[in-house]
Amino acid sequence: MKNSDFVAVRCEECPIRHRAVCARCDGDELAILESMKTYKQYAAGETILWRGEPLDYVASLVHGVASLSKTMEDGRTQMVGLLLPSDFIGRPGRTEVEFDVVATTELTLCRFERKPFEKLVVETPHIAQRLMELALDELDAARDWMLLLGRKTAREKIATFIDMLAQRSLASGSANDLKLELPMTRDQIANYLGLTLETVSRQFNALKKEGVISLSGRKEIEVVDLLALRTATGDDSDGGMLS
Amino acid sequence: MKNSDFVAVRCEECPIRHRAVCARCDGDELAILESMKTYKQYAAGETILWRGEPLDYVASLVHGVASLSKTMEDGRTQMVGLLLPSDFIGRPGRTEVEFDVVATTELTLCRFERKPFEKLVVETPHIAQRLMELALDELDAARDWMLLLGRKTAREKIATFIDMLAQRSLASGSANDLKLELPMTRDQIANYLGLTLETVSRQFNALKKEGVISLSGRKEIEVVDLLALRTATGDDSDGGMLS
DNA sequence: GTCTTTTCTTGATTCAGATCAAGGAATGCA
DNA sequence: TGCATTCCTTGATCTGAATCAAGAAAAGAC
Repeated sequence: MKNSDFVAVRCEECPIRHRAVCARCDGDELAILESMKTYKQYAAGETILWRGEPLDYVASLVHGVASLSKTMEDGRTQMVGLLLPSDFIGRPGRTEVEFDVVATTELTLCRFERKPFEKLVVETPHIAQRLMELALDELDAARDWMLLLGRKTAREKIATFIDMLAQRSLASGSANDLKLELPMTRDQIANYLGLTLETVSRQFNALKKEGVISLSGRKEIEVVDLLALRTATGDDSDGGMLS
Repeated sequence: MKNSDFVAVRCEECPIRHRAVCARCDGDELAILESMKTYKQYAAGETILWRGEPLDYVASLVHGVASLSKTMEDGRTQMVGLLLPSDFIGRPGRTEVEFDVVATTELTLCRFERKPFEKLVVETPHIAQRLMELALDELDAARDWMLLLGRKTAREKIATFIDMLAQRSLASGSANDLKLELPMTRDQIANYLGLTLETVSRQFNALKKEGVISLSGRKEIEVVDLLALRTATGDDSDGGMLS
């Protein structure tokens, strides 16, 4: 499904119903959320929130990909998170964000006004618990990324990135095969991995030359040898164990 | 106060009473925690928890410093967090940790058995809310660290590290001056910053040579020129604004 | 369909920080 | 008080990835 095809759906039929902030909600709770929500679309490249901007809405990402990034005064930037469908933007008690939130692809948000939502959180433990889980998952992901940024080689970083996409593709079940679409440009991948775009390009092509992956077009990638890919990530020696 | 001097105290007199997981608790809630808690001491270098080990206790760090670290199969390690007094170990719904938790200095934990504590969390919104805040603070810190690991130079990393210690020293109020005690060896600092110990040593001595800091003994450091230090961190151009 | 822009690739060169190597200075222990 | 260990410094060299520099190949615009 292309994002532009997306139209508002009832919560029961929502693709992220069972993973988003509403995952634990029962029918009554869902009805309240249903009455509060509005959908909003963003084009690829559009900035959703600027760092320090006051947060009028919180939102779930319905589909598409967004990135969180920090920028230094001299222009160096580092992505500090990647938001995938079901991820949440906005935190209880926080009135602004610490980073820019940018639409990496075309995307759709399911938005709630912040103040009424926060009131709802206090009254609805199912939502508060789910928010906590989502925050802890992000914390785990951030820590894995710290290991990658601090200690992995360029090759390991690229392999880890591709493996992460492959994992998610397998998990979402939709994907039958190991053909993936890169949701970002080389430049954005470089910002995510703490590399330069040239190094990203070279490492992609090195893995291709070795027959680990194949590339066709700019954004199509196929994992040819998952075992070799896992080995190249530098992670656990059970690299061969397909999850 | 040296850690070894620490003796059990009543919660009302606890040094972390207003910042730890119990920060929002009222008298009755505090009484329950009081009845559940036990103190435990660890020596510097002792491992508190191994990665993957089941979590029988959760705990607040009363004083001392602990580190969270991840290790790759070939021995490369990266610290993914530093625990300071009032920080919390253990998360609702998590039965094990994803990293090793090691005592960096001698330290004291205020521990609670995990299961009864989790029951208490569900019944006590004051605790649940505070846990959420602590998790979000950690997430912010992790993201700042990602920028540091991915994009900062060795010099900027060292300056940021020293500045962080200085901030905390000023915040805790106790410290009158900008004399700090490094809580870690060069090797541990290197693991924290994604560097090698040689580079850490060189950068410390470079900043010393320039008159930004002064070093005496292994662990004593004094910030001589805070403005220059802030500039060297590479962060916001308002580096001079002493917060 | 042609022109323009953006994105990607590839090569040459440089450089920051890693690695290798050797001492020196604290610290702790007997 | 001496010995051993751990921790730190400093120098020499190496190297992985950054930077500099062209072009080529898509994608989009008109």
